[in-house]
Amino acid sequence: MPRPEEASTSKSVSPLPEPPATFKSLGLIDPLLEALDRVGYKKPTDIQLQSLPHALEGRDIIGIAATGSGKTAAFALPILQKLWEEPKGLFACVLAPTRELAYQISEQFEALGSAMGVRCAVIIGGMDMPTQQIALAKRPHIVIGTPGRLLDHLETTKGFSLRTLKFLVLDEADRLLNMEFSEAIDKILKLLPKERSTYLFSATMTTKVAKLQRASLTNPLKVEVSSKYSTVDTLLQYYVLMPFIDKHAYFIYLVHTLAQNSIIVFARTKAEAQMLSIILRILGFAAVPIHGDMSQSQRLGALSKFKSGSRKILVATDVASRGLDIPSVDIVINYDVPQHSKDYIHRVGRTARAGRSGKSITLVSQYDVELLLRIEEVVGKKMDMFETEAEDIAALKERVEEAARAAKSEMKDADANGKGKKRRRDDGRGGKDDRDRDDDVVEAGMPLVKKKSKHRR
DNA sequence: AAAAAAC
Repeated sequence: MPRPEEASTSKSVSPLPEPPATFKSLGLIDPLLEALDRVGYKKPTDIQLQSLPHALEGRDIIGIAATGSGKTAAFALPILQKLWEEPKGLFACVLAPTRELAYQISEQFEALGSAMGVRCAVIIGGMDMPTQQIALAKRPHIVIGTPGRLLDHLETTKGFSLRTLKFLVLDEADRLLNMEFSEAIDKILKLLPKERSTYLFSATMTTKVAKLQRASLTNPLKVEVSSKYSTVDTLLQYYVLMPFIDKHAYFIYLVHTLAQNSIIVFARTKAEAQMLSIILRILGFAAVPIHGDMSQSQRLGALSKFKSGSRKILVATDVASRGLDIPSVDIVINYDVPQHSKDYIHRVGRTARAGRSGKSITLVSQYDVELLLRIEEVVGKKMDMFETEAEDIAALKERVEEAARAAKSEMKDADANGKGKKRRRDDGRGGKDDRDRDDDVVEAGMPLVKKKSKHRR
């Protein structure tokens, strides 16, 4: 594979000021300009500005830009433009590492392609297989999906192939090119025409040529508008140093103090996300979990409750760390310090998107200090200490511990129950849509934590 | 490293 050529984008070679570019001056066609107007996109972001001209020329592109900087439109716009010029067959395939992200990308394509009648099919696991087969039979222009289920269709759904494909996009490409996905990705790639354009996009792209090679790019152009591991300037990043055994109390203190905000909490494991969500519910906070042990309908339900604001707190595993665009998110709390700096960057990138402000707060115990320092080094920014009130935390401790015990036994019960009964079918192959089964999503109930009379800060 | 991803 040829080495990616670098586009001139870093600050050291900043071009002289030119008249501000518009979507129109980039040569986009009217139906797209119309849609951009309707969606409210005023002017191109850096990544769109830098990659669009080359994409329209037909180059393969490796796009690297910070979280929330408009990467989806950067690849959707050239694809839609080319589709308009030469509409034939299944035109483009976009792969994403999570189901929710695939769904969100399709919404973007539909919004931007609304004036040209574009048809999209979302092909993800956990959803009804026959329904997807019908969607594919309707000859969509663009298929957006997760690798496993897409491959399943390629192998089993009659009449479905990607032989006419003109574009392949790997969104969150560094993730998709990791080992976990390699088998499915390799198989899919073998079924694609060699003659096509390929786009790889992420905020944290590995430059390992060996990895990129798998995507079989042709003379790709690397468009890098932010350094590989940067966070945006509108994001204020804090840490809280606390003893490990008081983690729950500090966590609840933070949530309580910030209760007016829309918050995403990230936990390391599925069980922990579930547990925190239950603790929050017991203490009266409107929280909802999202992780891979939930059914797809529960996951979608959780997301929509959080998006609509009916739940102010989303407790997630890294299933929600990449790509999801929820404009209302004010604060990201890392209940755990991510082991990998990349994960940190994606997690905190759920807030402060598209120029908006946002905060992140990372809980740091005596065991996590090294990890935090490494993240600061990679991100190139020192975090500030988030002020806490020891007195307030001490006052919470007993109630929080009691809630944690109750949550633990609740989870044990649920586990025993689950083992006794027949395991839920959630492969979408049963023929029945599971959208209405919403039973064990954690619901918030009780009133808020007892208000303390004096409340400094 | 765990989570995610097809089942």
